[in-house]
Amino acid sequence: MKSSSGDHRVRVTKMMIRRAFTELLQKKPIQGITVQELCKLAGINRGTFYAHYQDVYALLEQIERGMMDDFRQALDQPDGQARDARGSVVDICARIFQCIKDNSDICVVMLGDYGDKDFLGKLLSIGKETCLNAYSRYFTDAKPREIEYFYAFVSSGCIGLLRLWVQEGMAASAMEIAQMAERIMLSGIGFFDQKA
Amino acid sequence: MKSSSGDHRVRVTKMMIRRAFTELLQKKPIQGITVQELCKLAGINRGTFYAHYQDVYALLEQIERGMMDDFRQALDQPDGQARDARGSVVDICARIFQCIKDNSDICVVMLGDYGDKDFLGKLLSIGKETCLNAYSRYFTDAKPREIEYFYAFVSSGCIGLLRLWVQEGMAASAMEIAQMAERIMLSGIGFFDQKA
DNA sequence: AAGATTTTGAACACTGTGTTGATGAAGTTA
DNA sequence: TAACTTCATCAACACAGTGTTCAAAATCTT
Repeated sequence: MKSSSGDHRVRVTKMMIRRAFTELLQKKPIQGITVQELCKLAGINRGTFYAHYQDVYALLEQIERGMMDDFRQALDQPDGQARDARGSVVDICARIFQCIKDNSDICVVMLGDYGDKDFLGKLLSIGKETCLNAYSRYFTDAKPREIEYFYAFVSSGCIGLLRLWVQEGMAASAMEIAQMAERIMLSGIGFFDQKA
Repeated sequence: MKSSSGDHRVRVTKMMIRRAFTELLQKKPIQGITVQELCKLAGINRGTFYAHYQDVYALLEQIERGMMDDFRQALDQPDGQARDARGSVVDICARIFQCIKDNSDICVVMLGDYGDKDFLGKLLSIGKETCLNAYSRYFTDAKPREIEYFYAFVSSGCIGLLRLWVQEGMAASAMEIAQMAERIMLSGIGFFDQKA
């Protein structure tokens, strides 16, 4: 077998690094994290770190890439029924939000004070094509440029919603948040008129 | 007069630093910018830099703080007429967007590949109280929690819109973008139904 | 012109980087 | 089990950048 994934030692080492990294990332921004302290906290040799990563930024990138793969997998599941664009958009949102809750450990760090605030943006951009297709399928006479702007607004808006959600400890269920996002996306400020 | 603002030398020095800094920030992330190269490009002594800033991060923070003050000033102007919440929200948006266009040099860098993506978020949070007041004045029976979530969505959505706007070279006018934001905020996906 | 303030240039100790080579430990294959 | 391969460790190294200091030169203020 190849050396990449089969060796127990490598996996253990990477786990230690990852655990120490996320721990440090809760206390300080990545620019303040040195390879030295990371390795000391992880209990591994500094040279070992350099055998796997170029620097702490490459480490972060690799972690992010891993979660993105999970996302793609979640999105690739064929939507159950999705009768129209609205249904499929909400479907996609709920799936994404659930995925975030499943990976809450990383997401909390990323959305925290010292995380990569643009990380969720990268994630949601994965769903961009899927959503744009859904929109253009439904709004056949909308200009592509307007759809782009709408998606820019809405995807970014979801990130803001998610950030607040995480700040509140993810108390609400993923479905609740997805429905809140749905109502805002569908009705805008009319959101408030829907309450009885 | 105090030494802070009256001395020509200080202002020139800070201008050189700022110019060099934004120039570097177009090519690489802030973590990759050293005080050395910054000073070399600015044509000043390294010691002089440390006389004014602790490090490059403090420099960035100071630049951001300066623009935030401009923002506060722009927001403090009493709204012309603002008949209702909708009018005042749009009014606020247009004012903010104009401010961004006025400071486009910095904003382009901030929204670019290596800028502080959260910068605009900090800016818009300044308008938070103003907007929340406008909302709650209009939607007297809405729950505070829902208003918070709505604002989280909408403010973040505006950032996404602005980012796309900047990416396209700010070709459209600030008013155009503000109106686009308005329509999305008011009607959500119904945005597309408004076209004739 | 006199005095205060700022910039400069050089030096300094110091922290962290990224790499190397030898050694032992752990995994893999025959 | 034995032979082989891969990986982690440790110490050492040159190097880049940091943050500070000081005397001297330049510039501003009055």
